[in-house]
Amino acid sequence: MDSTTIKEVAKIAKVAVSTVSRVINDHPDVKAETKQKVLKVIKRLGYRPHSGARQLVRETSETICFIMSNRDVINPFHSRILFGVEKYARSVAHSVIFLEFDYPPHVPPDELVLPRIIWERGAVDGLVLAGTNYPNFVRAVKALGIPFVLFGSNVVGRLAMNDLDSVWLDHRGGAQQATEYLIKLGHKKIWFAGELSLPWGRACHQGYASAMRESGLETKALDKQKTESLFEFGSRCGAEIAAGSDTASAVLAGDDHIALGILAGLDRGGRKVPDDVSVVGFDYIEQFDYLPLPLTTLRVLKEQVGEELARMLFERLANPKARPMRSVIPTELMIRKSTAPPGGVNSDIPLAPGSESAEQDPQVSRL
Amino acid sequence: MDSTTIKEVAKIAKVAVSTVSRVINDHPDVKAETKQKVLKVIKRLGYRPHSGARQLVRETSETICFIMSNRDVINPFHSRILFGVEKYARSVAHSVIFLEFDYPPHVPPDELVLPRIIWERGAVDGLVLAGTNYPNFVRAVKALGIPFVLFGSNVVGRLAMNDLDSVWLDHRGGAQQATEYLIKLGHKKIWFAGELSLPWGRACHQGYASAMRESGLETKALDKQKTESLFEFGSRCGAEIAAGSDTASAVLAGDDHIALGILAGLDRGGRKVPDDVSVVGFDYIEQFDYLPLPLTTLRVLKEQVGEELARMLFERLANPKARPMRSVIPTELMIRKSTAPPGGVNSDIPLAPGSESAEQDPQVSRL
DNA sequence: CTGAAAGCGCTTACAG
DNA sequence: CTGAAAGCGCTTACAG
Repeated sequence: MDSTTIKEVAKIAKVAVSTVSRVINDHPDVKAETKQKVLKVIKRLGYRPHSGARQLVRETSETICFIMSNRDVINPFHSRILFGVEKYARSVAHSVIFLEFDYPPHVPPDELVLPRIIWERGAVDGLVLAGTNYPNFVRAVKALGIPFVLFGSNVVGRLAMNDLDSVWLDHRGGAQQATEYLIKLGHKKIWFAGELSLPWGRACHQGYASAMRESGLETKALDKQKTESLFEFGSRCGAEIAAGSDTASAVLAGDDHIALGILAGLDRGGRKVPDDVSVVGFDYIEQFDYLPLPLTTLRVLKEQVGEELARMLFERLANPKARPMRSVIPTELMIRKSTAPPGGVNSDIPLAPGSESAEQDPQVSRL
Repeated sequence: MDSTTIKEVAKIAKVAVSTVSRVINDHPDVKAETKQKVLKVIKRLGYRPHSGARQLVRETSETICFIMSNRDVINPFHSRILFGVEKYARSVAHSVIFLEFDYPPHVPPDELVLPRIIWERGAVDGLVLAGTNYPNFVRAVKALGIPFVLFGSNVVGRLAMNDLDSVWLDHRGGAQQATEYLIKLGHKKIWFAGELSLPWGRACHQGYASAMRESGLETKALDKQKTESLFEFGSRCGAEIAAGSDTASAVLAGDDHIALGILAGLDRGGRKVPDDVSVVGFDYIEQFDYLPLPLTTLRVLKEQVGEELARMLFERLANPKARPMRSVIPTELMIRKSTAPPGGVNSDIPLAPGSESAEQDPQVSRL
């Protein structure tokens, strides 16, 4: 029905197919008159060039693929990253294929069955690997020879990152900044509650520990079990803090959901926030604005992560031989109502640096 | 580097290209021995067939496109629909291109500049139109002749739906069920708070009004202004209810965010929920589980909407001549803590029908 | 079961 | 500025 080809357009317009091709590709060397004539026929016939034929003959599909690996739960976090990728891709006239891909971590790279769309040649120009990834898949993609950029913060397992393009969230820096802020408020007994078996949990802990060490303070970390939910873990932490005598006056949580659990546990234990205990979350979640007590938290600019992933991929495509790149997206300390000096005095502590900053530029480095 | 073609494989394996083609397409008429020989060469050379060449010569790209139109805010709602679409597409070995597309409502269809990926022929086999759409774009897509399915609930403006494939959320039925539940609890003064200028707001209101009418009760609707946020609107409603003397004992909100605002407004006005006023939301939002008072609300199965959109599209692709289809996805009444009989007595009111049901089948009809 | 050849719908040197 | 021709990498009748 609508399968008009360039040949038919050429015949009806009484020109050669090459002329029609020049017209649809906006080639400058076409007489204005001829161009108008051809355009009219194209419009009349409803001609649309065939995508596959173009891909075959050009070197590009003008499409990239966003792979969300091993998404085990509905994850607004990663969909925001996707939106950022799509936004950037659109700005450079590319399309994004969205693919979920689940795979076991322990299958050797050459035994992984890759999705058709990335296995076939020419369907996509490059890949963004997001979601939770393991080394085997990253190696399999590498073996394919297709350009890709990796969201590094969510890679579980040992993988050499120095020869890869990657974008990271600054969990470490964020946690450090938050801890320094708590210290500046006057807190000494500051605990960390997070998932130390996961890389981003460890990164948070490192930032926390580093800030504590610099101030000569003792660290204490509460570790999440695999079996409990973030909220349950938080509640447990809150209960523990509420019960103890020589207990924390402030906690840094590795996630907003943990922080909410802590609030609940403290509340059940009869402790007030922020008067008795200060709580800081991680990864500002807009929906939690409706909570009675707005959390002090580290805001994560998810769309910026996506845009940076895409930007880096296109830079790689433009420059295949360049050295590997690494980019770190800063977090933003949002000081709200769940933190106060020990004792809950409402003194005029100045905001920590960066807390009022707008979107910051990522820190990009050549490796 | 990795641009091995079928020709090279054929030459090295000492067979014809047609034989290689049969092997990679799992054609049955290949001697096992030959197949093994070819497979070995393919593996050794890292041969991957070219996607564009296949598209050109086959009739399908095995790709569909999910278009999210005019998304003005970060919208977890529509990303969940996308996930459902991708899930179904993957189950039938197709890829999904994710495209955001913003357009003005008043440009005539033939003047809209369509995204390259849907304008080119053969790049995608069909389209899912989600997000907020206006008639002009739907008509432009129709003129393209490419099969598509429309998320009908979010279409703003007058558009004949009878000759289109569409999937709908049962706003009307859900609102009716929720209202009937409130009536059964014993409420008489039940108000509705929603956005009547939008089609889904009107649909909710219709269901509400219909249930009220059947019980001979008077309706009262509070309408959201364009300028206020959902939460602000809700707060205003809550304040109005708290202030009045001849006031509502229950409210049905057209959205969970409105319901939260109502809670806040009532609280500020000194009214207790559910003792003084019952509140029902719409579109269960998981994150709100952490609120002190879990909302009674209508759960919307967003991924199911997506899966149904995709299912319908593939049905259309398999059967281009079939009559237009329409499918309605039911909502699910979740009874929690924000509703009670008037006066707040904790009597043993039975659950409303459907409140405990698992995922229901959509209601599909041929038009 | 296998091969030689035509053809899918474009773009791109190459002539003129 | 325009046209004729080659070629991109596959698949698919058609022969054998």
